[in-house]
Amino acid sequence: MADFTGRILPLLWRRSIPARKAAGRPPRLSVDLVVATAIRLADASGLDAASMAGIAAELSVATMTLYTYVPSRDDLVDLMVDEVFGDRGLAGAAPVEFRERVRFYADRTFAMYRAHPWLARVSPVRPPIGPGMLAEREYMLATVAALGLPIGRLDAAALTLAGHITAAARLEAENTLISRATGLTTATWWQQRGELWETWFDAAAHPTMTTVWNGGGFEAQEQDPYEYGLCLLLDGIETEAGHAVSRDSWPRTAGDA
Amino acid sequence: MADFTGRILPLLWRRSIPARKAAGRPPRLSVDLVVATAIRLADASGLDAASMAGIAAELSVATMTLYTYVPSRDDLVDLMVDEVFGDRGLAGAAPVEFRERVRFYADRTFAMYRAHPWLARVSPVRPPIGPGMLAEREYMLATVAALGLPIGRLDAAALTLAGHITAAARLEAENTLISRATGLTTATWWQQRGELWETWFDAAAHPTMTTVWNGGGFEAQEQDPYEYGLCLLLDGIETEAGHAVSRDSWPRTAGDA
DNA sequence: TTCATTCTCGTACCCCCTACGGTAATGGTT
DNA sequence: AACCATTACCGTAGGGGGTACGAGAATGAA
Repeated sequence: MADFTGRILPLLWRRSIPARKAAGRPPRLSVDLVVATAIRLADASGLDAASMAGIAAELSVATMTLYTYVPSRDDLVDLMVDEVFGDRGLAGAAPVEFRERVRFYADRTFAMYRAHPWLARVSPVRPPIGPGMLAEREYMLATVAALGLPIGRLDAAALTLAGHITAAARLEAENTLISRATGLTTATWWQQRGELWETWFDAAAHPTMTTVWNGGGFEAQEQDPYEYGLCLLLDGIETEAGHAVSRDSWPRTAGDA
Repeated sequence: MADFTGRILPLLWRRSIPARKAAGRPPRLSVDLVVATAIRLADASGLDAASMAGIAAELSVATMTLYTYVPSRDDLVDLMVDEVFGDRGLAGAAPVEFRERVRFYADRTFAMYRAHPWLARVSPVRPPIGPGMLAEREYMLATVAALGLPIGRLDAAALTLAGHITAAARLEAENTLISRATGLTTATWWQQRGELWETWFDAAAHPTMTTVWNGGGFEAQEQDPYEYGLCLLLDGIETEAGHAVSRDSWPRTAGDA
């Protein structure tokens, strides 16, 4: 299993490799088992809990044993990410109509980030180029391609939509992570900073905030920024594609992002 | 200077505290000096380089000395963040017209993330409630308030715009960080994964990607998702406010996000 | 039986944050 | 001048982390 010299691709695509020759001492674990265990630990106790030592202990194995299956912790995280990306299930049965496909994507994505909030702690750039990540790209490209957009705009449109949805899901997940780590709800956290307004806040320097505050503008939020923004983006892309547009209401998907 | 029991607020607002009584041994450093040094290290070598040991060494002081000025590393990062937030200069002279104000905000924000890319590694939720962060909120609220939006929608509109711009700036900064850390450009990184297409990619499972690829859709990007999305959001918000809208082109601000 | 092959993992090194408690330096008071 | 409350300084130690190295154990094949 060893002898990976900075080569993560064969690990990401390991399920496409057909056979396996038996030679030498048989392994006690498998890449899949290590990755699954890491995901389970991260889901339960955060990405930090999925340390090499933690995973090894969970598997009743010495820490260094894991390096037989995985080149490094960073690569393991890549494997974890592509695994949950694939589990989102965008490759199977899916809606056909444009908005339904987008909604399906959003629902699955929010569900993924809720089940695996540690994803919000993994860098969104240069993601693992594995089957899970490619399935996502294929799905979103197919979604906007069905609208009849010119080929030069497909990628931008797909990235815009996926980016907006993902950003909202990540924000919600990050919120969950911090609430868990601190044991404080956002409301409690604000209460702890209550003295801000009495002691430190300078109303004269923040006239608009003061006005909004006094008018109750911070409490009665009429719109969710995520839904509002998504609506605008969908309308714009459909218009771009020359379809008739009706700005119907977008069903709720996000919790409190 | 000691005796902060989880009280970060007085540190964030330390410049609002007028006098300082002299008693006991005089300090060699100051909070401002510690924060400035940490920012300098993080700018030059990443957030990890701004470790307590690293900062102390830079100041020719023992590591534990820093804890006289700052309760913990996390609080120090909060201080760093609010410092650069304030340095953005949104509190001073600024444009008056709506779109110019938004552009001003975007320019300053991208400049901030380019000067301090480590910001992208700091959680965007529950930010430090200091003068720098409040100045930003005041600026964006004043910007959308001038449009005449109802008070219940001001916060959502401000958050939508700020969120879109910030997300793009963070993505660009994260890109910079990874390029620095790995010493690889994104192009080189893709080259390393060139074998993906020959060895692992299954064209039959990704028909749309294959079509777009063969049509050159991944190379000739006609639009920047950031600019495109921002345009749509601005149009929508202005429409909401009942203004006349002309979808004029939004000047380039982002680099390659 | 021997051997190449492969997996297992103890040790060691370097990095991080920070609790604790002792020590040094000051201004004010006696 | 001596003393003291106050504040700053920091050495030590303990608990995390990732992983390079190399010796030992288990297997199938020759």
